[in-house]
Amino acid sequence: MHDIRLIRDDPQGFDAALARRGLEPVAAALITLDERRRAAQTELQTALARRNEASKAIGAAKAQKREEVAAALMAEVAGLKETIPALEDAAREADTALEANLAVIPNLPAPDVPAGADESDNVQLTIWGDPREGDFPEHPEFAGPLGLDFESAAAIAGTRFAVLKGGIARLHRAIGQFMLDRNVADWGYTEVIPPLLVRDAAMFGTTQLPKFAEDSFRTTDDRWLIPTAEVSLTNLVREKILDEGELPLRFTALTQCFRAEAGAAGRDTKGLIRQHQFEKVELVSITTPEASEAEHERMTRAAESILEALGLPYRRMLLCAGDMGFAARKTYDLEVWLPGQARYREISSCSNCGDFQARRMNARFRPAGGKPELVHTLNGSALAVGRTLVAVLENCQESDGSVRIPDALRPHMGGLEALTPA
RNA sequence: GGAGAGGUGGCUGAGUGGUCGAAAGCACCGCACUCGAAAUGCGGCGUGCCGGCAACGGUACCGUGGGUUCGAAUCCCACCCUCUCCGCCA
Repeated sequence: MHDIRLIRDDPQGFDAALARRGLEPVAAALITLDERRRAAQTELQTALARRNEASKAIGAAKAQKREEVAAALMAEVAGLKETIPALEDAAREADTALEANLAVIPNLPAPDVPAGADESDNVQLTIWGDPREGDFPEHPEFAGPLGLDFESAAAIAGTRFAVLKGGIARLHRAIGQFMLDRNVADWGYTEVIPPLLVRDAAMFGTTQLPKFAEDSFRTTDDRWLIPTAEVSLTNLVREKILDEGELPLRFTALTQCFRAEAGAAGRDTKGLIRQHQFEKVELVSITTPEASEAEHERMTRAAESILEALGLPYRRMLLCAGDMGFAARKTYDLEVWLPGQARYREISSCSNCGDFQARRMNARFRPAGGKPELVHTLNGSALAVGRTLVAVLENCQESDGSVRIPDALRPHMGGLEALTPA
């Protein structure tokens, strides 16, 4: 959510920044709404003030037993009572209209975010590891005997679900545990087990609502299944005023994530890449405005360190303005090499949201001796567990059909060195 | 699911129809005292909007939305949320 005052101060700058996302100018329309809102509010307040003034005078007149004066004032207030409800309605409607319009405008890209319309304009910043070249199968083609079962899942739940059994289930679990442990031990994140079902307000806070309702699952009691732990973890600070000394807050969680994938028909229909239900280890940081850029780099390094520990080749992409998510002002994607697809695929996305989510959540901190200010929020995956499993399967498959378990995971696998087909 | 209690400023917590944007304490900020600190004293200390260069002034806001009333933090209704006890349950 944007601060209308900032838009008012610099409408051209606002529109110019939105244009980098490929959006039409909106500042003029918003300012018109805001002027309407303020005019309505002022008009209402003037009427209320007059009513209050008269009411006090009535009290005074009655105390002095001047009943005829009181009666005249009461008549005047009776007239005001007929106009005030309409003024209240107008003020509320103007307020709602401005809010509704602001709520669907995405965050502005940071100045160092490159121009561009889609992922083809993203910029590769770094690359790590040696991708294995050659003709390698994709994981659905060889992981069945290792315990990956899409047919059973389809019978039980439909498409975009998977059943993992035996060694591959254990490997999946090991990956999640490993990543969670690293985030806590090496990077100082606090482990959290958050709710997976959340309220509208939480979804609004992290911007899944109102614009992207169709991407998530709704429960029968009007909650939402979280599409990412970012929702639960970031909302941990909603409506709070933190002490500056508490910051940064760093949270990590291993959770199930649920996505409707409404607009993804036909994309990634094979394999584990795009599921309705998947596990992800999430990182969320809450910082002061001054600290968020450095925190963004640190968070991204935390995610990269996991890929490096697993020996998975990857590259860091700086997303262009047109490819960033709604709430982000700057995003790094980490893309892991998948030999089966012979290309890099997203496995982590680390975003600095600035105060965009904080304003929606009213999440603030108090600088030493100062007034409360909005915090900055950041979130990133470290990493998507299912996609990491895919990467391990495809990068570590041996010619005999077995999959070598990366050294870092072996302590979580009881020392097992490889998965072998049943 | 049943019964009850409650939602007031950063926190605790007074306040049951007008003089309440709201006592008091804590926290915080400034000043005084001090070599310095503590303690103490004095003052300040919420947010939106409008006006003003500013100082400041005005106005609204006491969970949310309705209602009663000339006038609502205070009375009534609905909703949301929290807590306690009982029941059920991993």
